[in-house]
Amino acid sequence: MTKPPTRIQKRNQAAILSAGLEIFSQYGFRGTTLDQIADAAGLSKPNLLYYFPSKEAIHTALLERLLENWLDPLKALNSDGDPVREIIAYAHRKLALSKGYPRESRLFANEILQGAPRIENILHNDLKQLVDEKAAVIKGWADAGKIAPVDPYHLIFSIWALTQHYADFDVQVRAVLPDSDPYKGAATYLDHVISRILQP
Amino acid sequence: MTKPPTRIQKRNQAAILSAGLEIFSQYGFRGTTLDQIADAAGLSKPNLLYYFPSKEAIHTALLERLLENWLDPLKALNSDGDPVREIIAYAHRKLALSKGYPRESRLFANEILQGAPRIENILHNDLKQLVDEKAAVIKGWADAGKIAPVDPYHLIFSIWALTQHYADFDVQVRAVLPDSDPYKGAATYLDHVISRILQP
DNA sequence: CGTTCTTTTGACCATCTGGTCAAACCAAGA
DNA sequence: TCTTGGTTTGACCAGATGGTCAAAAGAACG
Repeated sequence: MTKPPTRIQKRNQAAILSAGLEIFSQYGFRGTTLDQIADAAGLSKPNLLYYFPSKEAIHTALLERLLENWLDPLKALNSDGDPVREIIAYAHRKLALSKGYPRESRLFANEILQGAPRIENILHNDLKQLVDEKAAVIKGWADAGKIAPVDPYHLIFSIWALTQHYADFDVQVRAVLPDSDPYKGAATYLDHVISRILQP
Repeated sequence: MTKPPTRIQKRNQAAILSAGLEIFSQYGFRGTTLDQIADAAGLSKPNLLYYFPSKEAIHTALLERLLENWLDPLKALNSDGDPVREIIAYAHRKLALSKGYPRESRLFANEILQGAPRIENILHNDLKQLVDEKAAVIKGWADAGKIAPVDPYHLIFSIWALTQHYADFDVQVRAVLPDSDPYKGAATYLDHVISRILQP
């Protein structure tokens, strides 16, 4: 019998999650303080704790929301489609995620860097199962000669690395790149890389 | 007139830096406590502060030590060498760095994720200058038709991403990979990827 | 307007954290 | 052995931090 959230609850919970994402993704869990989040959300600290019972709860909520969509791009890889097209499309979905949700990407990166204490089981279960499944599909394509005979696991890692790099190492990319929008050149380059990798 | 460090100073400073690297690389600057470092180094907290004046000082020392070698692999890229060989060799040097110094890689990743507050100027000066120089070399090779016409900046980013991923996302890689040593397959795959990217 | 339920806040607390300091301890050379 | 200078520590401190609570202030609705 949970009551539907009020207008104010919706607004404030959204503000807290948005603020939490901003801060957690930059400073990590331990590096973030409730005061920082409260400030960014425009609330007092006790008011913030009226909506979420603890710092941990905010972080958990953010991770859960992130993981809901994090695996979608890979899930959508279709074993019946054209191999090269499918994998390129996957890489582009991942790049779009980095571009559209860089803070989520950094939140995830922070979690992994710290040893993934809160999502280790998800990595070992959901993620591993999904990757195993799709790796098998890719291996099938390779065995059939439809793509180059590459290790499917490392292929997937390389797509993760190539795309998430632009979100996670944003500061470095922008420090080095003369161009103002890294993602423009990134998409073109990604096309080149993946199609070259896969050419039988 | 600085005195040479005593035997005990050498031992303890090394222990502190090693412990600091271990903890900082996992929890980031703010997520790390002096007690954690002191514990890991086998010293009391005041004793630790006898050797380094502050938490900041330990972190700075580690970053400086790291940066001393961080750019070497790229510096060694020789404009007179064989283009494809040179770039592949560079990628392998980077991969070796990830394998041999994963904690340093994660320390760097943490710093970048947090917006690089302590090394922003180095990124904008030393790093940018070096990358600009080597990107020009690579562009020359591309223009001469010796390698495929790729954007040299994104090529360099992709080498960083592909190699550092194995150190920074180690937990995730090991959660997914059936194999026990990710670096074995990684080297082979890296060879494949870079040579395919560069084929004119 | 009055009642009820939600929302907000100021004051407060225990614990953690970076850092200090004087005093004790110890290594090593004269 | 004594002295000197480097080393270690227990006790301590101020400020930060996660979290609590009772009471005040606002919505919502008849």
